Amino acid sequence: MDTATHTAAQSRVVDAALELFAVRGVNGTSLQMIADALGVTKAAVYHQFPSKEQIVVATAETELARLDAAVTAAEAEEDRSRALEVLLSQVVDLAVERRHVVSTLMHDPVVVRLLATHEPFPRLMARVSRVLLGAAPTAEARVRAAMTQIAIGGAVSHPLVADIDDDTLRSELLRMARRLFGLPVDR
Amino acid sequence: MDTATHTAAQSRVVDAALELFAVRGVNGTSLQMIADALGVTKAAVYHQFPSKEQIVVATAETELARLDAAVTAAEAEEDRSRALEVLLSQVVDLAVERRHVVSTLMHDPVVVRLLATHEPFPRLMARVSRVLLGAAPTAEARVRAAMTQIAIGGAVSHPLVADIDDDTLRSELLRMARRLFGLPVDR
DNA sequence: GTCTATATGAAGATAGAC
DNA sequence: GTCTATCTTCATATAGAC
Repeated sequence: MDTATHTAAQSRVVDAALELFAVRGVNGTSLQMIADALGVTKAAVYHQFPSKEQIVVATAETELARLDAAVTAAEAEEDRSRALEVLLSQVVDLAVERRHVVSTLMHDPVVVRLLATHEPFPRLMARVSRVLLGAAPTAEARVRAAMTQIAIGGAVSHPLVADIDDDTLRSELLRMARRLFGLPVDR
Repeated sequence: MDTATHTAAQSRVVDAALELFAVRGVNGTSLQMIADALGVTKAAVYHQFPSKEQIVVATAETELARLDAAVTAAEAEEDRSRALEVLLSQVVDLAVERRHVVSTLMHDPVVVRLLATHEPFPRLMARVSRVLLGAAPTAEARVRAAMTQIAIGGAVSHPLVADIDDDTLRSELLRMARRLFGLPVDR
C-alpha cells in the first residue's frame, strides 16, 4: 500500500479531494470542485489521474496505509490481550488524528464498495477483524468487533465530541474500547 | 413528525427511494432509478414530490418517526437508569429492524446536512443526546453518548454481523450498550 | 396518476496546443 | 503541468396531453 509512488502534484489532488469527500461525499464532489480547490482546470486534474475512481482509490490508500501499519504491529504480538491493546490504541490514535475524514471513508457508499471489492482493501479489513475477533468468532465477538470498528471510526466525527480536544478524546475512546473488550482500563 | 399525510403513491416513492439510498447513497441515486424501481416515469415521481430534496425529507421523516416515539417514552421515565434502559432497548429494536437502511440515514452527507439544519430533525437529535448524556455532560459522557449512537446505528449494517439473526443481534447489541453505561447486563 | 417530450445544466472524460 | 475547447451522457426539473 504505497503512498510514495505519488508525485507532488498527485498528492495535492489527493489532499484536496479528501477534504471535499469528507464534507460532501464522493458522489457529491465533482472533478470541477477538486480543480477549483486547487486553482486549476479539470483537464489538469485528469493529467494526474485517469479517472475519478482512481482518485478515490488513491485517497483510500493514503489513509489506510497507517491502518495497515497498526494491524501489522498487532499481529506481531503473541499475547492476545497485548495484540488487542496495540490495535485499539493505534486505531484510536489514527482515528482521532484524522477525525475529520475518517467517518466518510468508512461510510461513503463509493468507498464502502471499494473497500469490499478492490484489493488490497478487503484483505486489510479482514486482518483487522481477525485481531478483533480472536479465536472464537461467536455472535458476541462479532457484534463487539463490529461495534468497535464503527464506534471508534464514527464517534470521532460526532457533533457531541466536536469540541473535545484530541488528547481527551483519545483517552476517553480508548477507555470505552477497553471496557468493551474487558481489558484493564486504567493506565 | 407525520407519516400519515402521505398518499399511497407517495409512500411507494418513499419506500423505493429508501432502498436505493441505502445501497447507493442519496447523491448516487437518481430520480430515474427511483422511477425505474417503481416501473413509472420520472414525471410521475415529480407529480408526487416537487423535488428530490423533498423525497429525502420524507424518507427521513418516515424512519425517524419511531425514534421520536422512543425518545418520548424515555423522557417519560423519572429514573435515569430506567430512561436509559427504555431508550437503549427501543433504539436497538429499531436499528435491528431497519438494519439495511439505518447506517445510510446516519452517515449520508445529504441526510447528515438535513439532520443538522432542517427542523424538526436537529431538535429530535438533541433530545436523544440529552437522555444519553444525563445531568453531567462531561467529556466521558459525551464520548459515551456519541459512541452509543454510532455503534448501535452503524454496527447493525456491518459485514461482520450480516449473518447474525435479528434476535441474537438485538440482545448482543443491548448487552454491549448496557455495558457502556454500567447498566445491569443480564435479564 | 401517468405519460411523451423537452429544457437546461453539469457531470465525467478526451484532444491537442503551449 | 496546465490550458482551451469540445464530446457525450446524465442529472434535475417542467409543460402539457391522456
